[in-house]
Amino acid sequence: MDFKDLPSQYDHGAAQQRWYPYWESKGYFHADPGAKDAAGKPKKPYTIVIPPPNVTGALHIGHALNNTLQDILIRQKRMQGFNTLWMPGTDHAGIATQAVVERRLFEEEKKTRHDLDREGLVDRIWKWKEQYEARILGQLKAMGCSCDWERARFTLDDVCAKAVREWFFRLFKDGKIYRGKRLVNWDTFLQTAVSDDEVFHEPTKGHFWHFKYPVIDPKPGEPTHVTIATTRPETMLGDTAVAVHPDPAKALDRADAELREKLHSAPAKEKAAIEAEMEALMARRKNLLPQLEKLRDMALRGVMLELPLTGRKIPLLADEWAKPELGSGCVKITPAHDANDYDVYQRHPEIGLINIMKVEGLTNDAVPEKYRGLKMHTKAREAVVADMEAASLYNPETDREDREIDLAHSDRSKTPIEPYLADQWFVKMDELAQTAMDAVTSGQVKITPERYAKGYLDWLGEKRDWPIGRQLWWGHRIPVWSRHYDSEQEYWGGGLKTLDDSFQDELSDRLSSLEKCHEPQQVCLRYVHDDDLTKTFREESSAKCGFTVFVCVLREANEAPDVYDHHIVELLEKQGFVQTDDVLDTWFSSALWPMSTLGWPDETPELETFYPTTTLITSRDIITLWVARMVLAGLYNMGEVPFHEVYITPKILDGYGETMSKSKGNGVDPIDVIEKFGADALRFGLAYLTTDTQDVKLPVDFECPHCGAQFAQTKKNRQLPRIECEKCKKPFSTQWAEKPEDKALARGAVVSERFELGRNFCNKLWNASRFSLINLEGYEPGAVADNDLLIEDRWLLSRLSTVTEQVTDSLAKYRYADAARTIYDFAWNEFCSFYIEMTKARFAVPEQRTTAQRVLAHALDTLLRLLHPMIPFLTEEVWQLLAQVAPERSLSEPGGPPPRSGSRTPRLGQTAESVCIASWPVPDKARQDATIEAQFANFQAVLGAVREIRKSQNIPFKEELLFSVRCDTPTSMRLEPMQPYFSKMANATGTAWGPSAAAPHIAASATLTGQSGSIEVHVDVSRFIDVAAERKRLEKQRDELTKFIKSIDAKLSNAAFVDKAPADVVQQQRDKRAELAAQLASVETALAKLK
RNA sequence: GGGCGACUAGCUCAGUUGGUUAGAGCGCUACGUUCACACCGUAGAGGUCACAAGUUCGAAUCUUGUGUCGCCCACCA
Repeated sequence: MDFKDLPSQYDHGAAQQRWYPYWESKGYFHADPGAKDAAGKPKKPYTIVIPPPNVTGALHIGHALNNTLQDILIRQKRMQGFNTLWMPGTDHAGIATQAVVERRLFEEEKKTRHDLDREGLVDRIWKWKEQYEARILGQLKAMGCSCDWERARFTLDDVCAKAVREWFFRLFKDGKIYRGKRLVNWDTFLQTAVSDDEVFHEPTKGHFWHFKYPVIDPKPGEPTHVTIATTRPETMLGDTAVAVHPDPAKALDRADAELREKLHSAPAKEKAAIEAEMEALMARRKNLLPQLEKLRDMALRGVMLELPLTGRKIPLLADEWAKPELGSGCVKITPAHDANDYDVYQRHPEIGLINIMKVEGLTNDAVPEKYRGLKMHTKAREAVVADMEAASLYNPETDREDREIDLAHSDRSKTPIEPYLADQWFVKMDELAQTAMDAVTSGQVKITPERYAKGYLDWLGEKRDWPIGRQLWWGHRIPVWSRHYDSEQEYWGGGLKTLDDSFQDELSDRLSSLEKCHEPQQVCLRYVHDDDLTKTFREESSAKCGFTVFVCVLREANEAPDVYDHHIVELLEKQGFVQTDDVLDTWFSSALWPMSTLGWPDETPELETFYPTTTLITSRDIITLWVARMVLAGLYNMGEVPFHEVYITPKILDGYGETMSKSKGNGVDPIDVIEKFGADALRFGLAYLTTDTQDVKLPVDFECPHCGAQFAQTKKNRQLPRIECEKCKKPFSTQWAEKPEDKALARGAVVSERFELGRNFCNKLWNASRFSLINLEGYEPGAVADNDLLIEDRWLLSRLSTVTEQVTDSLAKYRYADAARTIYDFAWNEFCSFYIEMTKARFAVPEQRTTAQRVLAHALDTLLRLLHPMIPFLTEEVWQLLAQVAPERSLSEPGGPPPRSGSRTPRLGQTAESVCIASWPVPDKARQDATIEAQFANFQAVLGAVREIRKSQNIPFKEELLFSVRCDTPTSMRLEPMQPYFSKMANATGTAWGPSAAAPHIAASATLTGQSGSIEVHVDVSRFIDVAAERKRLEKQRDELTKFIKSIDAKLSNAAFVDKAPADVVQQQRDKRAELAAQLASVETALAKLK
């Protein structure tokens, strides 16, 4: 093709459409476990598993960042010859996805999940999943991600399900899984427990109510009432005690001591507040202490209180949870609805506990009839408060304070959380957590940036048991069937007398033999005495003395159905066993991701080759939830960590420094950016801002679909369904558009001008490539003799080698921004601004043309390979065009000896069919040459001086300038041959070079520092002289130089500096001073001449 | 309350073990369409590196304190 016809703007859309399908069709992304290198040896594996995006919704810019960084490494490693696997997939995200679908179901059809039943709802969610998974995969492909799509997994598919079963079974068998009653965060809308991580706190206006509870039969002089305070009055219906501190005096002492301690180390401005607090404490000691001690004594005596509205008697209890320094010093205890109270209850089980709430958040039958069936925090609350007032135990005038309450909300349904006592499945974390901690402290798993290791270790160090059950329908159902037996006899029909240690084995044997169910290793039984299971439920269960049998089933059907043609489950169900309704926490399946995707528990070649994976790239907010759990799951199941390195990506914030989120409306869809700027620009822009600092603000703009104007997204406009363009005033729709009239409007994209950097860079590269292609016409491959290389060639090759080294090194350290900046600066400021500019002159000289072409082709080739991981599409586009004109490009002879000793420049004939699989550049150390670089710097400096003088004298470019250069002979011998470049790049002609070069009569001059003495540049300005302007320029220079010299003199005259600083630093200063002095002298001379 | 991080040019950010007069992109000013590129080129203006004290011959860089902001964790009768 004629390269002159290439457009002068890079068409990113066309390149994307052209090359992604090509790569896929060639199978470049597919990893074969048995892949061999050219020498027939197995290739070294390099594996990344994608953090599986939730199928909740589309990907946002944070995902784009995360996946770009992964793809950069993957593409680089692929080029480096590794057997590279990027394992893709998606996460079913149990609660999040179900919540989204349920909410939509309710909004659109006014139905709840109970109107559909389990199967119906799950069916709906699968449909949702299909839709969003397709969208997500499309987004990843649009970004250019080179995942091995043939292996894509979903955390709820059969392969993952098998792994989940296996792990659960192993844990169960190992005694690491148990069920118990716990207070959970209850989402009354979704009717499930949610984990602490799925709860957010929101400041809400609320009240602090003070209630009086009557004391039963107080002795004379004793209080007749105790006062308690609460923010949740309705829970009083479930009170089973009121607590007072067992030693209030001591507790006050301690509080006082703590305050003193704090006062001591507190900053001045806080001292006053602390002192006030201490005073309040003193007052309290005086006014309240005697009373509290009396109450304490009463508690010890066993005094009972009357719980108003219920008629129940509840004990006054001595427990340390009651803080004498707070409130009235007494606290109501509602064990079934408050975590701290539950702890109190566990210390004093005799007080019992009363659950007063149904799963849907309404009061249940445990409360007096008049309060039943009321919504806890609204109707029930009103009723309780009203009746307390009626009973004169509460006075709204004096006993109610306004207060901001940090109210817990479910992140999924956005409704308030009710603490609720429920059966819950747990994994014991003590040992598991320890293994995951050891993996990081021993360095088996390295976290980058290092500071994130602290959070990981702190979190695991708490070794809190992991609640794994969710009362949902979307997820892996817990594979446990259970049945309760009231007595041993009931189960054994009187055949077995005792439950001893061998119970489990016998039970297992019995079940298998009785029911002809072999493969007992697929079934695990455990029994739990009522006593253990319901220790916390004494009131309800004290009469019982039976036990519950839990059966964990590894596989539901026998694997050889022709022999054992029946289901274990059927057998169990025949026996009256029922499967647990709960599904597993999503993280339970995500924890297995590096294994399950490779086929575990089967011993697949993939698992053999690619496990452990190499690097994990993820965001910091799931270091604990996901990373830690993958480590412990990997160690538990495989005996090996799942990955050796973890890189934590930066977090992208909006222009206000706020987290981006769908609900705020400040999110960015990567597709918008790709459409406007191109995938390459998106990727390069993201890599460019991935620094160690980790937080990055991305101001967000709307783009008007009508006129293309961009204007800032603000806190005000980001929530609107329609926006009026600031420029053309036409309205457009946003992600919030719901009404038909809004939706009908053209949608405005949300982008950020920060991707202009990447787009401009791509365009620059495109045009540099275009120039190269055009000028490579007639290219002939072949070796270049060192003698034919000009200074600029050697300079470029030296720089290219250094840059290759730096980029490789930066990527190895996850210093993406360094890599991006290095190559940006090189490509733009060195390759384009100098090398290409200089070759222009050489193409006009026939005897220089061939060498220039060969070096140019080689340099472009190397640059494309270095850039490919960051900007895959553009580099492929150019790579393919380059192959048309220069199919073989290198500086060495095919099969011949390397052109320089030690040189590792690839030989001719090795050009790959795609840059995807081209070899990653290796720095050619023999080309690195500091002398050449310094010489080249002289040229750049002289050029700069001429340009500066031209500008300061306002001489238009089209006016040719004459100049002379006075310098030593070696320098002049190097500079003089550069004459064509001065002409081309500055429209200036050197008239004299060397030690005796005379300055023109009327000249503007500059003195530069060369390697061997100074270089004086004198530009003939006789035709243009603007004396005033020149004086101004020189005076400015004189002032700067004087200032500089003064600052150096100050250092050198400081004896301490001369004595203590390293000799080379001192010498450097002396040399510098000498240079500056010479420059100053010549400026003074020039100034004197102008007078 | 505990932990982590940030504060550098109008904006967004680099600045790796302390050592030239602190850099880039965008924006701004002036000039320029010379045939790779106006998504461009050339030149320029613009910074008491949040503040204070300390260590050091020397501090954007190390220490301590202060201020502002952000994130994570815990807790809030």
